[in-house]
Amino acid sequence: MKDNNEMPGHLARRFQQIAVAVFLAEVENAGFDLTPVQYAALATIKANPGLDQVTLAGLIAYDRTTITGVIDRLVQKGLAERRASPRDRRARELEITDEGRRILRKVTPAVESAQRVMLRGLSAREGEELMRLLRKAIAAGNELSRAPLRE
Amino acid sequence: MKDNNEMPGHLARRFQQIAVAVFLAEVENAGFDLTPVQYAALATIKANPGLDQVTLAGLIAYDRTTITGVIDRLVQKGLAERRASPRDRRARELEITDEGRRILRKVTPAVESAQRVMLRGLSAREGEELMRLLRKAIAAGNELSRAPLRE
DNA sequence: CGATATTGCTCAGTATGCTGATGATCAGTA
DNA sequence: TACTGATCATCAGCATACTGAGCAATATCG
Repeated sequence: MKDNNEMPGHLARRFQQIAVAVFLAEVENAGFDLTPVQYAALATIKANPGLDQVTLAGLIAYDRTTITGVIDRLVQKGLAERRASPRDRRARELEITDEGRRILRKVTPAVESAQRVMLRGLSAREGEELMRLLRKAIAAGNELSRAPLRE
Repeated sequence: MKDNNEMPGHLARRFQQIAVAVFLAEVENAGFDLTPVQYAALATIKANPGLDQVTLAGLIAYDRTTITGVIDRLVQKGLAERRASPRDRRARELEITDEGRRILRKVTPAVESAQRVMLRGLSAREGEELMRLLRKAIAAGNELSRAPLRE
């Protein structure tokens, strides 16, 4: 068997593991309680008011069944609302609440700080290159997961 | 808010998401039912017979509480054994079974194939560079997660 | 128009991952 | 040796993630 350090799968998991830990630490340090998914969902709802859950899932590349629970928790925290769509009675329209907007605004600096911390071992140039390569690999593999990105 | 494509955290999650999907698809395609964690644990047990669970967790950078469940499932599948350590009665010594050895040998080509597929959008050179940058970022962030790598 | 396919959402079930706690045991020291 | 702190494993609880199935509603096509 190859060394773990030669396995992109292992490196991917490890980097993601650190990224999540850094995110949670920075956000908690700023006094908030919001997971990476919850942040991504909330920011996307704010940018696309009234969107339905499937569209939201596609925009951030999450599985639709995962989104159900994430929205549950955002609603429970009073950060988002879920209401029946008047146009399509199957769909739920999502809206951010005022409280959601407030939290989002206040937590964003911590989120951006987290993005820097997770790259702290790299020069600015290397960080850019890492992101470029990740974007390229992701674009090629987009359809390989059950939750591809949908623009 | 920044674009998701500028957020290393988002890119990390997405790449990992694809990597897991590719792993599971390749392994299932080869006729096996083994998750990434289970594979990593089994391979590490084989390479370090008699190791305890904390050491195993450290070698592959998994949380010790996660490993408990992973070993449960490996044992249930008959691929590994957990027995009390004669030297330290707190610890459990882990061993791979003959069946585990057989599965590991047969599934390894699929695992290696998966590593290639998840980099299929990149040239060989870019793949190497991506791994190098991931290793560097990971090394710098090793202590930031609850489950750091321990050699 | 009506049968059929598709879509939006949810649910049950399984497997990671994490936090924090507990019990049993071990190691180091006063 | 008795005490204290550390260590190994597990557990309860929570939050992703995914598979596959089901329900309700919409879209499509003959």
